[in-house]
Amino acid sequence: MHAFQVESKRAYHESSEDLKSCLHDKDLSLTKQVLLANDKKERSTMESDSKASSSSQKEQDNWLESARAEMGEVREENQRLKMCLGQMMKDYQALQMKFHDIIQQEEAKKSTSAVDNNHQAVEEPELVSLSLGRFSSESKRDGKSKTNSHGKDEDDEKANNEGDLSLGLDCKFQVSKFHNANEALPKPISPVNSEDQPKEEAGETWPPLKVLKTVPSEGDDEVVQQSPQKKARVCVKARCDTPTMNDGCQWRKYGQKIAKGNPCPRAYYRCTVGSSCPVRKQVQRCAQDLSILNTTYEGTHNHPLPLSATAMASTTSAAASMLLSGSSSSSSQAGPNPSATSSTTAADLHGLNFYPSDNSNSKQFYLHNSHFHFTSPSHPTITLDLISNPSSSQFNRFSSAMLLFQNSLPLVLTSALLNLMRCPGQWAPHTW
DNA sequence: CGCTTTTGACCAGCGC
DNA sequence: GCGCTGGTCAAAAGCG
Repeated sequence: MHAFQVESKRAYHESSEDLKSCLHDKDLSLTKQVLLANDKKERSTMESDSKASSSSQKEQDNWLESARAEMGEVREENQRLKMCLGQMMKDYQALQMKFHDIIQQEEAKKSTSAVDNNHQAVEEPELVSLSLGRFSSESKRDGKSKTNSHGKDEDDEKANNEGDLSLGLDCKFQVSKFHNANEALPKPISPVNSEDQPKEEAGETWPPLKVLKTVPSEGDDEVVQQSPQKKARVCVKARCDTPTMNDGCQWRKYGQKIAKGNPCPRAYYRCTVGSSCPVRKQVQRCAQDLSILNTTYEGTHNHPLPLSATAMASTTSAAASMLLSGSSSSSSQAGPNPSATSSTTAADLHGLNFYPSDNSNSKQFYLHNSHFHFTSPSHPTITLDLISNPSSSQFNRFSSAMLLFQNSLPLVLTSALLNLMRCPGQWAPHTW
C-alpha cells in the first residue's frame, strides 16, 4: 500500500511536472512571440523612416494584432490549464485524505470487532476490470476459477473474432467468488492481514521460498512484503515482431518451457538491471496469432530504472498495486459498498461511454479501443490488451476523459495508461 | 574470458 | 500416491 502511495505520488508529480513544463513552454513561446513582434515593429519603424512604406507597416500592424490575439487565446488556454492543474492538486489532496480515512477505518474495524468476519463475507473484495475498448462478455471468464494464459488468449481471440466490440473503458468490480477475501485479492500487507492469512501462505508464493532464500538483503523487504500471498501479475498483450517487447529494462533469460495448449514456448526472464531485482517476466506468443506477444510481469523493481523503462514499470507496478490494494481509489470513491453507487453515475465524457454497469456485482466503464481487464486466475492477473491502436483523435478524447475521470481511477494508473495508449508496442518514452 | 542462452533435470502444487 | 504441469536451477554451449 505504501509502495502504491509512493508510486501514486511519483506519477502525480510527474504528470504535474509535465503540465507545468507544458505551461512553461507556452509562456516561453508567448514571450518569444511578443519579443519577436516588438522587434519586427521596431525594425519596421526604422525601415519606415527610410522607405516610408505605409502598406508594409500596415502588414506589420496586422501581424502584430493577430499575434496579440493569438497570445490572448494562449493565455486563456494557459489559465485553463492552470485551473486544471489546481483542480488536480485539490483532487489529489482530497483523495489522499480519503485514503487515510479509509485506512484508519479499516484498521479500526479489524481491531475492534470479530463479528466483522461475517461481514467480510458480504463486503468481499472486488476484482477490478478496466477494459479499454473491445469488450466481450466477461461472465464466461468470470466462471473460470483458474485460467492459464493460453486460456485467456483463446477467450480474447474469440472475442476479437466475434467482433463483439463494446467500445469503452471497462472498470469492473467483481464480487469475488472466493469466500476468503485474501484468496481472491491480496490486500495490502498489514499485521492484521497477516494474522488471518489463508492456507495459501503455505502454498504457492512467488517467487517461491526457495528463490527467496537466494535473494539477498536489499530486495528482501519488498519481497517479504509482497510474498505472503500470490503476487499480482500484469499481462500485456501487444503486437510485436521482435522476440520480446522493448520495455527499456534489461532481462536475462533463465528458462523456457512449452506450456500446455500452446505450441509456442514460454520464455522466462528476470530483470538484470538491479543485482537482486525480484521482477520477472514471462513471454509467450499467442497460438492463434503469432504476431501477438503476451508478456507477463511480476514483482516490483527495487532499483532506479532507466528513463526508457519507467513507462512500462510504472504501468505494471501501478496495475499490480491497484490489484494488491484491493478496492483501489475507485472503490474508495464509491464507498464501502460498491454496488450502492454503481447505478448512480453514468457519464458520456467527451463522447466516450463512461458508465458503470447496472450489475450489482460489477462496475464497468467503457472506452474506445484497447482492452484492459482484470482476471482472477490462480495469480491475480491484470491483462492490458493493447492489440488495437487507438487513433490519435480517440487518444485525445481518451486523454480528456481520463483527466475528468481520474477521481475514480488511481492517478498513477491513469497516467500510466495514457502512456501505454500512446504507443502500446514501444515503451521507450523518447520514441513517443 | 565473461556474459547470455539453451536445455534437461528437478521441485512443488494441484487434481484425480 | 501418482501423474501432470508450471516454474526454476544449473551445467553446457554459444557468442562477442
